[in-house]
Amino acid sequence: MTSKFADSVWLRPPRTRNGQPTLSREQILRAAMEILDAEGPAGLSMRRLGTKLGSGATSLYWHVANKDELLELAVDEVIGEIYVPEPGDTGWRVGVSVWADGMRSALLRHPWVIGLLGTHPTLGPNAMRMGDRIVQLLTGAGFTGMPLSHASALINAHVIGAATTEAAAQSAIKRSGLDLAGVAEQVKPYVEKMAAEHPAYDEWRRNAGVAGRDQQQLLDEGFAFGLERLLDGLELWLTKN
Amino acid sequence: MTSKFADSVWLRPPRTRNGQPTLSREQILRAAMEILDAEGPAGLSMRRLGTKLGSGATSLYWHVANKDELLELAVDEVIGEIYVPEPGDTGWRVGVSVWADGMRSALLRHPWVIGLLGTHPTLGPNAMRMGDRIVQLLTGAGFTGMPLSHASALINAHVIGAATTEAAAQSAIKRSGLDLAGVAEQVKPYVEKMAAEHPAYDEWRRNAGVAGRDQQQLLDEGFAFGLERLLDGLELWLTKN
DNA sequence: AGTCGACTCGAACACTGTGCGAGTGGCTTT
DNA sequence: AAAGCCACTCGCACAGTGTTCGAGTCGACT
Repeated sequence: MTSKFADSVWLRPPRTRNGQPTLSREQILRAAMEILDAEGPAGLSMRRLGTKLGSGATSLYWHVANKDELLELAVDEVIGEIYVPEPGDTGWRVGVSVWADGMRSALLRHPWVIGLLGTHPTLGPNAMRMGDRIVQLLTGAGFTGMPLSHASALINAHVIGAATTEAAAQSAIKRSGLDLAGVAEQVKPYVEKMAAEHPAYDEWRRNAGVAGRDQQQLLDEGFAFGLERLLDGLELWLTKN
Repeated sequence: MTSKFADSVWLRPPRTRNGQPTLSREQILRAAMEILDAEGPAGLSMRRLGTKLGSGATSLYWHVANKDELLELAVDEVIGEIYVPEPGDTGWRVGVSVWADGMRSALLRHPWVIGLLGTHPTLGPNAMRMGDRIVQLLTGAGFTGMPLSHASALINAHVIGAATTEAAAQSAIKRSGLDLAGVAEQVKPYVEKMAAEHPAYDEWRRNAGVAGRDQQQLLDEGFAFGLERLLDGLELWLTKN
């Protein structure tokens, strides 16, 4: 309780200096991310991580204060995978789209990040670097001051929100061990019962013809559609102000 | 592993029938949500929940299969707090705004939900009811088929994404035990170091004048700004198709 | 009176994050 | 060469976790 930010990871240099001490922050992070990617946060325990690195579990606490802190570092690592184009290379809409697409796929490559985003603000160096790039991009587009910040938050929110929904579906499929068609079949009686009680939803469901289509493609289309509307909205605002 | 959806909570009636058996699903849920609201998911353990209800910890397993399942139920409960206006009461933009605002505040009232949204798809009765209402609202606005679905996903994503960021800030403040100004002071040396390395970000920071302002109001404005852009984008699409 | 089924619960298992203090080995200083 | 220090590793122990199992209770029906 009442932890000073002065103790935060980002202010403390990684502990290592001379001859390779068989364990380093980077190494720990890499191993942790492998486990997280493969089995989600439930699969990551300090003891397991230790044995995976061929060392005692408690040795890790020399390099990292906490499990929480380890996760914070891992989140920033994922953010480091996101590419934000420089302004001027293309129009700003393309630049933002590249950023958004890249961020979406980074989050879906490492879905465990999504559940962590709401627990700590992301302040690591990679996050800051990304923020800097975004300011450049949006400044180039003509934004300044608070609207710039709001625009950036808007795009961020879209990516995070979309990835959240997609990750949920992804994880349900993974957990069930079936493919998507199999899950759909399992869920069928339930959604039909629900559809019977909710006529508007039922009506839409019958018309939309969502059944036969490739689900991944549907998700991709939905994300792109949303991003396009959002960029339209921002562009409209730019021309009016 | 490979759990059939047929076993899902939503297909199993709550276990209780005759004389009040001192424990019921509703009661358990209420108590669990109180703990979650007060201390987050880390504070919720089956044993604690049991003693809070004046019963043994393992008694809970008669009414609920899992801790996971309990959380799934709790999430749907929160979704039940979200009000979606009927179409026709007002213009669709207002209707959507009321829904979005209500959903945002529900998520921030129960921030632990946010971290769970990415782990299971939300299929509870309240979620379905909300989905039905949204279809009505957007049908009234002129959407059909896949675009309707995409529009709904877009708004959803915006709310979830924005709430994620806000919850992160909120939790950092709560954990530190300081008020926002205090946290800002703690972080100051760090962001200044970062600003020094990231000129574009630094430039923006100096111009935007974010320092003095009420942070909560800033977040509210940002959310409203984003929602407005997003509705503009959707409206534009409607007029063009 | 007897049986059944709904419901409760204590003991136990395997596992978690983490504090503590002891240990190790190489570099620097005397 | 001896002494000391310091980066680093790690085993033990503690308090707690989710969950299974089998035994137990108590009211309602036959």
